[in-house]
Amino acid sequence: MLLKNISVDCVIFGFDNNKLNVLLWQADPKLLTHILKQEEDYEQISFLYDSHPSLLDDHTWGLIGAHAPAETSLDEFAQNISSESTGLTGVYLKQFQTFGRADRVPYYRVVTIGYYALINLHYHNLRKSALTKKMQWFGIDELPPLCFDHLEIIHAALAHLRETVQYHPIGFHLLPEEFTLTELQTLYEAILGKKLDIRNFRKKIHNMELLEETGKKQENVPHRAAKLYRFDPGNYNRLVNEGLNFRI
Amino acid sequence: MLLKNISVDCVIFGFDNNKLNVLLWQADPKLLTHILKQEEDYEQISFLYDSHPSLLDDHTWGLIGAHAPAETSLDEFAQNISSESTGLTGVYLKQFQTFGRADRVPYYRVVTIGYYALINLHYHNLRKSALTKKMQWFGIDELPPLCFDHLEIIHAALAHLRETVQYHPIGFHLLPEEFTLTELQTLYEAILGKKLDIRNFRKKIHNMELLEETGKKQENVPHRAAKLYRFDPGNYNRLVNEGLNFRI
DNA sequence: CCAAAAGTGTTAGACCTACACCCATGA
DNA sequence: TCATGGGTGTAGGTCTAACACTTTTGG
Repeated sequence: MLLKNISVDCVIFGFDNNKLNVLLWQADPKLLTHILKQEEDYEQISFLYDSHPSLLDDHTWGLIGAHAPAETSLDEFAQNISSESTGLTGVYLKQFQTFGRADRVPYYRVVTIGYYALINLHYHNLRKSALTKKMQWFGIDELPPLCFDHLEIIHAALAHLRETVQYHPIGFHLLPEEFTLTELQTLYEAILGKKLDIRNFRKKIHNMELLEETGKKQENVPHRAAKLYRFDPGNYNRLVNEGLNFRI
Repeated sequence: MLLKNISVDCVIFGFDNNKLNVLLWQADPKLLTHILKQEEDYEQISFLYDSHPSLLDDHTWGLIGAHAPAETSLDEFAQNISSESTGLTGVYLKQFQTFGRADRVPYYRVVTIGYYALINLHYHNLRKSALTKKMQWFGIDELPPLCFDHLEIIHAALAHLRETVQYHPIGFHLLPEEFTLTELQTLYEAILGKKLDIRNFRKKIHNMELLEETGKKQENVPHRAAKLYRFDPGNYNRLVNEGLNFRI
């Protein structure tokens, strides 16, 4: 059974083309209603779509989310949503804020619990789930028209990420397992929205002793090949726990 | 109308006796559990419970909270709850986490949105609160038995406060309008759970230019009277907005 | 004059910021 | 050999941490 007044929305962040991107979808209501077993659930979903023609429109996008089932914890359900939509399991997921304005969804009271996911785009090809009409990455500065208050939710997720990333080493979840220092720096620049000094950045990262060299280098680049690094999991976990001495 | 599956709980923090305290009211888990077995009556009975906290026994306490009404935003409702229970309006309130384990309340699915309030104990007398008969402050290290997952919620609120207070100047909401530097330091020591160096603390606070002298001093103290300070609202707001350069 | 808390400064080391040039690679 | 991005060090200023004594007040 679905909880009528509660939904979960996931702001799925990925880093690519030196930009921070968000995964959005357009749900297919026909497909959606097929999988709903209970009459009650069916009615709710079709009511939602009937009363919001913009949900059917090709130009309006939304966050990946759904009404929460009564039997599942919110954290688990957020994992389910993000793994179904990206094909990835065990992604970094953070509950960041709950949105509860009375009129945030017209005609019906829906409180939505917002999570953001940080995923590494190189790990998979996006597979549309059965429910999905379209799914696409958008740069955070190039968002399409969004339904409901989803723009506000994305901005809140970004603000939360931007702050958290300065004290906790979570940005790394957006990178592939092996990466260059320049990629790491570009990632931070994209999240924080400002340029960082290359020498100071590298000094800082090295002092943290968070990374280890893989011994490998980039290949097939038309310039000097950069060293590839990975995290030292021991120190990474130490920093995650100690937290606050991570400052970019 | 109340939303059956959604509640709001407020962790109301106050600072007194050099300790951080939490305001709790009483709940009777036996009574509540018994009632919850009849799902149909749940809404009615819980409404009764919400409006008559005198249905209480002496041993188990709970956070101040209630099922959310369908017509009110969560933020507004959290304000209502905290102002009704403390008599204070316009208190600092922060939504910090939503608790959504499927079994957090027995026999029924209730997702609760957690807020914490920071209030100044000197501003009011708790007994004035109309809805509440049994209500009491407890030191955060001397909590009584709590219903449901309320202990977990309090610990999460504390952890959030402890972290936030290091980067944002919000701790001040716990102090009266005029206060001494020693009170400010003791507050930070209570929140962070560690001793701070008096000279370094004072230097830091002075450098922030966050405070202004009132020109007054303590009276009737059996030792040298300390100067009383208040916030410089201009700089306070600047720091709230700029945020992150506030570090204790 | 005693008890109790208020108030104050310095130093050494760590960290931050600003800044410019050579290096390695593939085309 | 050129274009492109990779990679490195230093100096000045600021911030931090550690540390002990004098001042004010009421009783």
